[in-house]
Amino acid sequence: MAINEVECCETYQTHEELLALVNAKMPDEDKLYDLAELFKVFGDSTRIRILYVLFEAEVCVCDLAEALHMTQSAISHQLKILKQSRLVKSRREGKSVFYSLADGHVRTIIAQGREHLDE
Amino acid sequence: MAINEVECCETYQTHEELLALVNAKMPDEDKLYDLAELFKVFGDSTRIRILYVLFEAEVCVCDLAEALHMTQSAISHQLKILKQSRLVKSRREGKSVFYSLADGHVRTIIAQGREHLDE
DNA sequence: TAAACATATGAACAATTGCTCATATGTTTA
DNA sequence: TAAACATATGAGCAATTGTTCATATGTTTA
Repeated sequence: MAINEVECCETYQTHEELLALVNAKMPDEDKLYDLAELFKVFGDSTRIRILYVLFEAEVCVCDLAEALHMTQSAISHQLKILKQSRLVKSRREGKSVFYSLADGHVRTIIAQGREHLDE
Repeated sequence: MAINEVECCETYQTHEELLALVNAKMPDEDKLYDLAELFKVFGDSTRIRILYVLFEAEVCVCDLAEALHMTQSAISHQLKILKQSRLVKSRREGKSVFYSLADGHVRTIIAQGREHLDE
């Protein structure tokens, strides 16, 4: 009881051990925040659908809007979020802007999510 | 122009191809919704912190609350969400309830998220 | 240069979310 | 059985979020 004055249930023999472990292994506040922000991006079915389209091809904004039956504005707002998280990248070609996946983690993360749901 | 009456930018030679591909590869509405719901669970830093504690040990609610400096109620509400998504499981032992990770996908998903952020 | 096209963006609004507070439920012990 | 302890839960509130609408920015073409 040197470090922690307060105790709760009867597991207190390992309390200090647990708290030390948590302090040692827990990432920084900033890192945890960024991690949560990243997963938040995956936490919307419109953005998931956009990513699924981009799994297949590099696509411009208006084609994405058409394929997903949504307005250009809605898609554009979501693409901005995906780009800020560096999940997609863009390339201008004349009047159009083409979007594609930025890296392979997107596929892995979504694949793991599906595996979890399928088990 | 048999199937789609509306066109947008000049990439329309592949429009029908794209739309067919999207229809073929895109998971069902329900699956997409569940996937987004799952990632929403990862999209909160309190829940991420809970998961990080559970990476190290099976822990009861009051110890989680203490380790994360949060109220028992807040932790309990979040544990309910984690359990509904089958990311954690629980076991009662007397007055206490001990929580632990439900499967390995949690670690993989979070690890991939961190990899993405670190690149 | 003006019009048309493709995309981006700010404001606004409804819907969702995480926490707090009060209290209910479940378990043990005096 | 009553009191104490550990956890769960419903209501309420502030904060966040996804879409729409209007409009701005950027590019091409007549």
